[in-house]
Parts: sequence; C-alpha cells; structure tokens
Amino acid sequence: MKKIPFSFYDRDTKQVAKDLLGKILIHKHNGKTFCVRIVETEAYLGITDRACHTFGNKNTPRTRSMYLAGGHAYVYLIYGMYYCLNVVTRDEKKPEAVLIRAAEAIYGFNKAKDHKLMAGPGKLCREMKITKTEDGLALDSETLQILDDNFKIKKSHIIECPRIGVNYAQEHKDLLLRFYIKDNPCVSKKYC
DNA sequence: AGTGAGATGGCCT
DNA sequence: GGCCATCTCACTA
Repeated sequence: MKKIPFSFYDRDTKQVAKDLLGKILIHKHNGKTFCVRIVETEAYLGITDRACHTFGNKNTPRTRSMYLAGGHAYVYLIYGMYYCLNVVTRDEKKPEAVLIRAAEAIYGFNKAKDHKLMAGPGKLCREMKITKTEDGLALDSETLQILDDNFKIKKSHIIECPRIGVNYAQEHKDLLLRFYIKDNPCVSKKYC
C-alpha cells in the first residue's frame, strides 16, 4: 500500500479522474475504518466548465475547498440530504476536482457483498460516513486517505461517457468526463 | 422496468 | 421562489 504524492493531483484533471480508478479510499470514523476501491469518477474542469461549482470563478463558503491545492477533499451537501465527495486537483489558482461516484467495498461494511451499496456519490458518502466534517481535509490525513495498492487497470477497460445530472450545463453537458471500470458491478449505471 | 414525486437545505435571481 | 454533480419508494403496465 503506497502513499500517493501531492504531485499526483496537480495534473490534468481528466487524467487524475482516470488514474483514481482502482485506488483505495479510507475513512476512519468513531473507531471504525471504512476501506473501498474507487470504480467510478467524474472530472469537473473549473472556471470554464458550466457543470462545475466554480464556473466563472465562483467562490462561496461552500466551494471554498475547491480553491485548496490538489490533494484535498471537497465535500458538499446536495438536495438537502446527501453529501458528495470530491478530490481537488491542480493548484490554488485552478479550482478543479474529481467527483468520486462509486466504489467497491473492501472492508468495514456489513453488507460488503451488495454491489450497489456505494453505487452513487450520495450512497458512497452515506455508507462511509463522510460528511461536511471531512470537507477541506488533505487526502493523507489520519482519518481520510487515498492510497495505491498497485491495482492496475488497462486503458481499454476505462469507459468514458457523459456526466450524470448536468443537463443544465449547456455546451458542456455532453463532454465525456465520466469514467468507470468496464464490467464492474459496483458502478452507478451501466448504459452509455 | 420504467416513470414520477417527495425529502430537504444552501445558495442563487 | 427555484434550482441542484441524489436516492428511495410508490405507482403504472
């Protein structure tokens, strides 16, 4: 299990989104450790991307963490009841991020065999107990980490398709910025 | 299996 | 007031 250097996150956001597939995400909470493998991501390309929270350099209390250096967490509340976990990329001047959309349970879960347990960003945070408390944490923190266990994914097994739920984003809604591992049963939707 | 409504809060005109 | 990077449940058929 290798630590991931911060330089990994200060790269092209689309590339980081693809490279995060297969990586290990760990959250420690109330003495429990939740460990998963990331199987689905989406790239949000900052101030020029209509689907991104920082479009037009929008900087509000909610999006504050997007302006941290790459390798920090950006957690926000959506629809009043679900949290979504993002990995901030690039540097402080480029508020871009990767949404972690789905993961496969490795350990720490009672229903680890349920492939749909974390098939979706809201479900993932609910099951891993990730909330606003984790917003802004570095991804090598004691309680929140992303690690590399040398799990490799062939390029041909990375599927690219349009992002989910961004129909409002006009000319950016159809960009192929959603990535998932081919044939993995834990992804949030099959069709693309 | 596919559609539609409701939950619910922060942030925007 | 309306929209949202969502999810679940209740309905249709």
